[in-house]
Amino acid sequence: MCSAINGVLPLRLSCEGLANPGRLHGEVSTNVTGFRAQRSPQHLDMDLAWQELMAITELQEFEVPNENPFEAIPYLSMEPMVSQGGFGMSQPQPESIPATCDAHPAAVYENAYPDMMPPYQRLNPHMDMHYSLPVPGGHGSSRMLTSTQAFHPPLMSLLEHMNMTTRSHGFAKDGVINLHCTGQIKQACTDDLESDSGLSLGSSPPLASPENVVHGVPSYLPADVMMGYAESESIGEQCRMRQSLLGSVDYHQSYSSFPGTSFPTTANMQPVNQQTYQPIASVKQPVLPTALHDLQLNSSGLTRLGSYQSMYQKPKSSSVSVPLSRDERRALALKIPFALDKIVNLPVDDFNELLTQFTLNDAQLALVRDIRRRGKNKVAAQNCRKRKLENIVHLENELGQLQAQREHLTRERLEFQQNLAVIKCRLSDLYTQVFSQLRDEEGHPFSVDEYLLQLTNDGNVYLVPRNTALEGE
DNA sequence: ATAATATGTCATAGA
DNA sequence: GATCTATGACATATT
Repeated sequence: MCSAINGVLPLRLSCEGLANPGRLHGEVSTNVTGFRAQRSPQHLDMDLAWQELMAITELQEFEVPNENPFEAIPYLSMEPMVSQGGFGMSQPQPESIPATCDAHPAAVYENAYPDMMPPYQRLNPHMDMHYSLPVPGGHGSSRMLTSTQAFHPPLMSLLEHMNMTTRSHGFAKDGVINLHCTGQIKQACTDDLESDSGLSLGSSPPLASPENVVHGVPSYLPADVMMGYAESESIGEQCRMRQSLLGSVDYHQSYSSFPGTSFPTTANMQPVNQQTYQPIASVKQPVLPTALHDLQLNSSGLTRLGSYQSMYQKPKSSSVSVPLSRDERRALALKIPFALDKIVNLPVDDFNELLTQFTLNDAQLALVRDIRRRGKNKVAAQNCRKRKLENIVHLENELGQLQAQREHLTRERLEFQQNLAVIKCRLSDLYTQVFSQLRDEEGHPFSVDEYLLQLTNDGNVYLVPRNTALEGE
């Protein structure tokens, strides 16, 4: 490399242009030491050309490399381009420098693009606005994400609307179906259909399994209880009924076989706080579900269905009857003395307090806890699915933005490559002019193919014979 | 009849 | 340890 210095031509290029970033077209005062001092029209052209050349060198980020004054390290960033384009100034190139601009710029400089981005920003200040766009992994990306989060409120309302729509639709459909079944037949059909193959209930005690209530009659429960919702009564009558049931030998013996279980009495079945827990006897006769209504009409002596059902009745805006859910029917069957929404929604302390208000048997207690668990999990599942949808929508939105950004960057890259190709063509022309002038005015048979530009520590550029430079490498 | 979708439920993990 | 919440997986209902 040092031998290259010895063989350096008397062409010394002062890189003043480097101190004037962005001044590509004109006012850069550039000296070409070793050239003529006079300014012929040709020289003026040459000056202009050199100004452009200096801008090119600035574009390529000529920097003082290290203590080795002629190392080509500053050019390394151009290496991909050099290797393909043949515009090398520091690396030995077997190809000759093209004198014309016939090469397709985009294809030639494709690989050089990433390294060229920062100089391009300075070269064309107008491009700053383009490249200030959020870059993946950069700060701009987070800013973009933040902007997309503004999407959420309308999405939430949309999803709420979707949930309400589908829900009400499903209930209406059930109501229509119920019209075709009557009484216990319908209920038996429904419960058979709901025989809960999906219910492992392995975590629940056997007593808790409501299917035991409907399908298999546990020995500890009275027969009338097992008839379930078919004979729901008010609390008072229920207790009176149960007082009478206490005389039932079968029930009492079987029920007393469960230690710690006390059958509800009139006293302990009454809610302590009737305002809080809504005295059931005071509830008006509700609009019964069709099956229950048929049952009420068809079952002689079983005409008081309203009280329990009223607790489990879903609020509805129209006269369309809403069928009871499975848990509601189970609760009705086991005469759970409070509303399901309380079971599900009360805080745990209030829920436990509510349980203390009543003396529930094991089956009732297990059912109540299952209802609470399932109810909470149902809400959790709904929330989970809603969040999933929101995430999907959010990601789709983000994807759209990223695709738009990518298209924008692609356009910018193409534009940059075109500009760069023009500049490199001008540089090539400039080389040709320089060597042509050297031949004409100094009689030196220089050929553009025979020399390389090399940069010194002080920012000067030297033309070094290619073979000498090769020796120095 | 069948696929797609919605919903409920269970099991499980983590807070 | 009990409770709650989130979530995957599965079953069933609905479209």
